[in-house]
Amino acid sequence: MSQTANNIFAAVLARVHAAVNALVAEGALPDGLDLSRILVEPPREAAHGDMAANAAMVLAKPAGKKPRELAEALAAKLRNEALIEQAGVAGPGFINLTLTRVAWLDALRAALAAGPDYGRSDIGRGEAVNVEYVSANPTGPMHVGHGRGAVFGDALANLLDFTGHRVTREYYVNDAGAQVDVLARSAFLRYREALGEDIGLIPDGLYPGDYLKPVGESLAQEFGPSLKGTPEPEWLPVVRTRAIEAMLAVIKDDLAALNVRHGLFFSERSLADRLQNAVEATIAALRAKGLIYEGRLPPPKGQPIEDWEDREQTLFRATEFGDDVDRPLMKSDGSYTYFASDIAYHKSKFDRGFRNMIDVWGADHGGYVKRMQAAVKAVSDGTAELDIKLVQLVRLLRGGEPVKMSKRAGEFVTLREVVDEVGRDAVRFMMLYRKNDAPLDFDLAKVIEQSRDNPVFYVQYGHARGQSVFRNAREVLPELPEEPTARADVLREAPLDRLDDPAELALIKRLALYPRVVEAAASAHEPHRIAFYLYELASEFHAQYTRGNASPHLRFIIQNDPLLTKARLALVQGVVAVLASGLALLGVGAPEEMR
RNA sequence: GGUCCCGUAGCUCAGCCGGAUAGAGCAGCGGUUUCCUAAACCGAAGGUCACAGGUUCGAGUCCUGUCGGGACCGCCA
Repeated sequence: MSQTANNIFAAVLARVHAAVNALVAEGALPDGLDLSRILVEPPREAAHGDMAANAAMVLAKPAGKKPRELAEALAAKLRNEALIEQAGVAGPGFINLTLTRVAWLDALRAALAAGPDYGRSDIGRGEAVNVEYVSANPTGPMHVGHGRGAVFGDALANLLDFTGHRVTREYYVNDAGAQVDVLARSAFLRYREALGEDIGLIPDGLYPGDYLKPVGESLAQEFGPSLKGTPEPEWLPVVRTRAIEAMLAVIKDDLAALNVRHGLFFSERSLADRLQNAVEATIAALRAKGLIYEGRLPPPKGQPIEDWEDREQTLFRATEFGDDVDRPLMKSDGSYTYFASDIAYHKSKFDRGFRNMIDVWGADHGGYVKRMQAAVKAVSDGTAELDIKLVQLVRLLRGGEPVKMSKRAGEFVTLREVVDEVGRDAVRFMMLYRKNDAPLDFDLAKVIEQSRDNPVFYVQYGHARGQSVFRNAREVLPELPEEPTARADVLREAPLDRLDDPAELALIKRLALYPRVVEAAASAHEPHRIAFYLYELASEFHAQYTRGNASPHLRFIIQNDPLLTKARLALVQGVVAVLASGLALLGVGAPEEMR
């Protein structure tokens, strides 16, 4: 599918480029102008027409022309285009374009022809992108904050896939650090408990959650009392492996409940084990580039650190790449820092061919962004791009009141509890109905409310309502197929010129915006734009539906006029298809009916 | 002390790689409506885009600084 058949804005932009090239051919403009900054966008003011082009203002300086004169010359060319009804010059040199009614009706027809591919784009040009998200430590069930990152990453991956990228969805399993040893000790305690021992309170520093009890029980079943008498170095690796496995299973289950998928679970431990110690190799490679040295760091300012010892350590020259200080790679006990293995991990992404990487992190890791980006620049010699999306914290509310979570470790509301209570669709939509870097209030009472206040319901209801219209339309158009593609094919033949209500035309224009929104959301890595667009589309659709109450001649189904009905159903089909497409990008269901 | 994020209507938030007179929902105000699937619709009002400079044809958007809120701050993950 070519872009311009799919995207009327791209089609008009192509005409603007043609007009510029025509002026170049005539000698009125110099050759070699940069056209990339030319945009065709919907103007804020409807009075300015359907689209506005900034070409004259962008080209005026390099061409040595006055913007308004250039705009006039371009407008004259554009007036000859079949798509374009009017082309005027306004303000500092905008070219305001009004498209013909036929052009808009054709856009709807093209959308119906594209079916589920409407909005698909090839801006990614098949490029490989690695999206890493969730990457929660395998030490317990996921909490709500993890859920936001999970949904964000999953939707972003969907978007990139839809826009022509080759997407790998990845989860980095931190199964090598000290925290999984803590997990093992915690599980060992539960193991002793399962054998009948009274373990009392879980000591500070260990994971107290009940979710480890089943791990203890299965250890007791597998080993009986045989582990009890052995020293820690003997049982720990065994218990650790079992516990990590069990926690990963819990996490995968939580992710499945949210409909979040990954293509690859990448084990940190495998960097040391299977890849011939990739961490060492990575450090050696950086050392060869002169980016590693032994040196001292100044103590951090502000809060003094109790046990600060000024010592010489192995440092990465992060400052060479825009970080504030150089970063240590070895702990005082001689083992690698988390950062060191994270460099190796990102190098492995690079080695696997990724020049585009996206990491989705919680906002509490914000202090880590610069050094990671510095590391990616270093291992890739500046050829790879790492975008790090921070998702802000989620505040759980119920009816406006914060949900009480005990400070005592272990008592928190898990993601799973929230999903089970309000449903996967509500969780996903609400978490995407906010920019990733804005904090999110998640109200458990509100998201199950059936009202306009609740965008999840409102958008899903838009889809269900459209489906309901089709069910009711059988009386007037009994031959209309139920299967969406077949139905769209039939409706594409409808006499669309019967759509003459201004609101109907406005809806068509809204539908024509969809491919543009998809591209913008994908290239900005901002899935929330899809959610907002869907809300607006649903709102406009509901409004038109409701107008039919007071003005029966505006209803979609007109008993004695099958042709008009067919034309209006074509519009409904467009709305339903785009709602379904957008909801699918967000990973939210598009229901046939609301219950 | 430093780094990062945020500051837009009474509230919750959008604002599309800088674009024309800054938008939506809710609440409040005025009116309409009891319906093809209902949980409504129309209209008016509401703003020093935190503040001060700068960049340019043009700044809510980019840069610098200040103020306010949040997160983080050798080796933890």
